[in-house]
Amino acid sequence: MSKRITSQDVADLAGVSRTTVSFVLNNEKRFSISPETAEKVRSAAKTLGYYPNASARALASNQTKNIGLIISRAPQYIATDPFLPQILSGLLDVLGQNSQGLLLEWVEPGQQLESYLELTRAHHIDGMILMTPRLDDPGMKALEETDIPVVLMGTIPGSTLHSVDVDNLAAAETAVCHLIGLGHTKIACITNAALPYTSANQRLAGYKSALEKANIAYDPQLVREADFDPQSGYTQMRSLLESKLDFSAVFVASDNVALGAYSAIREVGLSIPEDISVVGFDDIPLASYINPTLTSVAVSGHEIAVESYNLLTSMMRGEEPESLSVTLPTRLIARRSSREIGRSDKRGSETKSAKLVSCFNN
Amino acid sequence: MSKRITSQDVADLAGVSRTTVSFVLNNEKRFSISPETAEKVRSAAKTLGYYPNASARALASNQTKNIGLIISRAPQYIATDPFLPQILSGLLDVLGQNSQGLLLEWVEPGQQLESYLELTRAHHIDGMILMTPRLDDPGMKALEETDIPVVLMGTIPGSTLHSVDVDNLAAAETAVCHLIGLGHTKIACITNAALPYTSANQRLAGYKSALEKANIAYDPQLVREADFDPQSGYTQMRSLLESKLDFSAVFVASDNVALGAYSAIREVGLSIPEDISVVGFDDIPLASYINPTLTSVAVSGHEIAVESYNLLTSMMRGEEPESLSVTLPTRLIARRSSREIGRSDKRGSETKSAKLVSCFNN
DNA sequence: TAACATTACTAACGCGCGTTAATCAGAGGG
DNA sequence: CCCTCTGATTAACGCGCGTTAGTAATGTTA
Repeated sequence: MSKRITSQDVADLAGVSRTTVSFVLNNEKRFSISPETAEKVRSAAKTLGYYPNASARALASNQTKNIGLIISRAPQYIATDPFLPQILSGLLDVLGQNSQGLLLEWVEPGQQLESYLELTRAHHIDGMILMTPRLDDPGMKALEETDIPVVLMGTIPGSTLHSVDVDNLAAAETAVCHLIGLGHTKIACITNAALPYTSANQRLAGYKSALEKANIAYDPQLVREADFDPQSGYTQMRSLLESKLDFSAVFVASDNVALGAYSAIREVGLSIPEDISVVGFDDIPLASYINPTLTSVAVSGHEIAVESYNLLTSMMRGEEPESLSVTLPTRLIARRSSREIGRSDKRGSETKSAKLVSCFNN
Repeated sequence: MSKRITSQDVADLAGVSRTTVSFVLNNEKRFSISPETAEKVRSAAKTLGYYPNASARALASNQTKNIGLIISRAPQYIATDPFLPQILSGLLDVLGQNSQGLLLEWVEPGQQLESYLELTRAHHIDGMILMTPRLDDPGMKALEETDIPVVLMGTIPGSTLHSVDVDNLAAAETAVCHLIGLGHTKIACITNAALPYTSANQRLAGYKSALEKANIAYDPQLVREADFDPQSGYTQMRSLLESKLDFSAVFVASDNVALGAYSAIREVGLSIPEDISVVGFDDIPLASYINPTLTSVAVSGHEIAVESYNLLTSMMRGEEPESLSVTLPTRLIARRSSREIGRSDKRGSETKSAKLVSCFNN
């Protein structure tokens, strides 16, 4: 077990004090250091292979240089999430540029009460980003009252926490309007998650709103709640299909869930989009690779990650960000899984935009 | 800015010393504490909302309670990785049970030389797990010479580092044998990544080995290197198709890449498995949801994660694990994307196993 | 009653580093 | 020759906690 190399060792080798070492290695401009001494220190550090100890540094400076990404979801629901890597990729990208780290955590929905506070105090992070927040999360209010920098990836209506999100309601509305524009009037809906998750809630609201604007009656029987993964999408789609209810299209509020729906639809011998049009949400990379390619609402995970990071860092610097919440744009990407009702030729649906406009003007 | 609550505050409120507080909250059995005092301390901690500071604790105890997951890949290649969530899920699962944290990092291939050392010393981790190691990684040897607990998720032949992996070679061989068993003799191959990545290398070796055992000549022209994502799979498959080379099946060493291949095959008007049989690798959740369902080599990300964790923790406890490396089993899951050559009926390929045996006995 | 365990607790040091206040050498001005 | 001022460096404290060696009080035995 080789002895650990401390800044004292570097100081000894360079023939200076530990303070000087610290100043040099941290580029401390407030104190002047002669170029020669600086060089001596740097070369000593290099020959010794010195790396400052993160814990000691964090303790002394009260900064860990880490941020936490907290997922309020059990690990089993994380395993199949194709959107998560995009978020991680975006965060790792910006964090890497600033030599910061990313600490991943999850909290069990239902016992978040104390978790968050413990997380910041007891873990090695300067601030945190909360993924997939839930409306019924009691820890959320506790968080509002602390001075810990927090950014929500998502929205909690009425919360004073800063947040980054897409306009789930409007996006879902656009997606369903797209279907309506294609002539569909019997449209089912499978949510992306349980309704306490705000994104699920809002996307469902968007679905309802689109129906309302088109004067289509809302039928609760046509709505199912999925649970993040394809399996749940399969189950809920089967349930819809077996209900013998009449519908020609389905809005699935998550591409990952939509995959399961695809599979269920195929299994009963129906085809997409001839028998059922499908519109997803998230535009995960696979959306353009599955068959038929999936019409979906594009959400940029990278952008969400970067905006969250920016908001968080400005808070960590002590600034009060100008905007409480950032809303990012979405874009409906029409592909082959949705087409005009009744059509049987092979072409896609190019009349989309015109119809969409009419929907908005209704 | 409310003052931070320290163990001294708890001690004061409880009317005991800070040492006692530490003993109580850490369940220190070596020293006896009366139940009454313990209770006093605990309630004081609760009323104050005390959470021990992680950095201070880490500094004093020389344990951060975090492990690092290091990915040697640029963020852009992380974004579409459907296997990563499985690993994360598994790790978060076991880590959560032991109230440990997961620090995510990535290092740019090409400049890993110093990165690893810096990571452990300078970051807040007790040990690390390295994902997707590369043969040409100069940092690997540096790691071997340190006493930092490291576990490789993957294999570096000849390395003294502990590792967890599946037998990529044998698994790939099985996959290709499966195709050979179905009568295919012209079999193309698209790797999962560039060949310096050991998994890519070994899977390609398995492909070659299977051909050799079946006395099929190896044709380098039928091999393409992909790059983790569907896009690269698409590109390479297009390249194969446009080469006008003759082949009836393709072994794609990653399901994610295979998705791109699917798309390319469809695009030129061919169908799977009628014209081309496809076998993937990883058995990501989506494999059973795409059309046609994808024959693939099942690899349990959860199991890999758990085994890596176990190996790592035993090393962190100072034990020398009995086994240098753990090899986990894989299982070929035959689905609809592969079938006997020339068949045109709708049934799947039930004769697989018999053929497989003959392949192994050749 | 003295000698000795045993139990219950605490004083004090050190982990490695950031940072403030202080020191020191030398330059320049009177 | 003394004094001030600037530039270069350091002594020393504190971050919050784990932990060892030690003290004080209470039984326990001869």
